[in-house]
Amino acid sequence: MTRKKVKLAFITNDSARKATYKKRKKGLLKKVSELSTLCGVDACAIVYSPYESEPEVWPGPVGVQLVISRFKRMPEMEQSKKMVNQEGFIKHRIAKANEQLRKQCKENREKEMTEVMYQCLTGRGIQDLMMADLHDLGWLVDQNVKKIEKRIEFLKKMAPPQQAKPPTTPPGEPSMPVDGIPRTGWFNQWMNNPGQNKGSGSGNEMTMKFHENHNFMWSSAFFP
Amino acid sequence: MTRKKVKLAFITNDSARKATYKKRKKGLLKKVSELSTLCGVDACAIVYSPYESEPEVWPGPVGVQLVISRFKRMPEMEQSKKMVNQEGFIKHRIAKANEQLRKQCKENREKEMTEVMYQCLTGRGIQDLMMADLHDLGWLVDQNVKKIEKRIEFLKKMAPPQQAKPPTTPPGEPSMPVDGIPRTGWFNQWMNNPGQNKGSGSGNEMTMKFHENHNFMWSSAFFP
DNA sequence: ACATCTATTTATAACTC
DNA sequence: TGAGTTATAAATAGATG
Repeated sequence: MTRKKVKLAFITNDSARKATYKKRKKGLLKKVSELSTLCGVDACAIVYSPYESEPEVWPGPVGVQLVISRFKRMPEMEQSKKMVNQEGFIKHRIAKANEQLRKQCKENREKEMTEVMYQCLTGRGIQDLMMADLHDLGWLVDQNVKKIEKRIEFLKKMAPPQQAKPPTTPPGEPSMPVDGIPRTGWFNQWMNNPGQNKGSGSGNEMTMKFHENHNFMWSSAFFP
Repeated sequence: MTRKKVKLAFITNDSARKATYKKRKKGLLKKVSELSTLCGVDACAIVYSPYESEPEVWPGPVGVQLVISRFKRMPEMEQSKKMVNQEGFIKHRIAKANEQLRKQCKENREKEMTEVMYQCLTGRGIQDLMMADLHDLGWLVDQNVKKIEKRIEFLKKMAPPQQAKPPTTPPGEPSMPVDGIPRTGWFNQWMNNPGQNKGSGSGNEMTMKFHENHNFMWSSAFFP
């Protein structure tokens, strides 16, 4: 788990597997001993490797015997209860992994569309985008506009209008002058009335570039 | 182990211990399963906690039984061999910790003396330093001088002398103009002949400040 | 094969809700 | 209490000697 995220599967390369085995066995035994010390519980670990004739154990054979005998003394019924526990453990892990997958996909998609958006700002056409892409792009643009508006509101409160000092732009956020022109929901508004050109000359560079430079054609073919 | 490096000892706070137990048990079982998967070995872990009536195990009671029976089948003699293994494990860890301790002490000492050195450069006297401190301080100064010389050599090679462009100083290293005056081992030289003032007017700011501002008295009382 | 180093991932202590 | 978050320590994959 470093230098590269390792795939959780049998390592086919023999020497790599052995190296990993040694490192991880050491780490594992350390973990058992720590758990035992920190929480004052009885615990043991047994590992059979093809590299040693005897199993490698913690906390030594005697301790292992003690823990084992305690385990063996349990009725079968109770023992199998833990089987569920084990299954639950795996299930939980699967559920969690799925959750992560979902999040990651969403994040990827957002990054993808951000890339597309920036390309649009530097001359890319959007004729070849599919409906789904256009939809997400629109959403993304609106998100950005919302951010900008928030920022504008913030700056208005900070700096009284007559002062009009140039704001410092925090890194990572798009910069925009505080010109006091409201743009609330422009994208959605425009979606609903694509033909209605306000002609206000407000000069929002981002949005102007967005539909001036290209054959902009979100027609009824796309929005029936 | 985070937010704070935790001391490896029984956690007295009950709720903290339980929280730690849950987290670490989970981590431990994950580790066993990973080791088993990645390296294709049989392994098991058993943990008895006061928090559950049954032991928590990996890889489920049946798997544990298998591993245990394999372990039990071994003759006593061979089992106890692993006892040594366990001892060796601990011994190795102790040796390693000692090694780390030594390194850390050295590092600490160096930082300490670096601090003193900088204090000297901004007006601190050295009358109250002990022999050992003075010795180490001297060593440190020499190290720095050596670094500076290396840098000078490097810059000489990079920039031909007639060009004399001002060098960019890498962060963390003391800055010094490339004036071509050799200073090899000045500290040791001077140690051997403290009275011999070269009077070259070379203007090494660091060293000048070092013995001009204070009652500099490394006499024969200190160097017999 | 083994120890060491470094970049990165993983585990997790303390915090928050 | 327990689940989720964050900052930091620990584990470790891959490289190197």
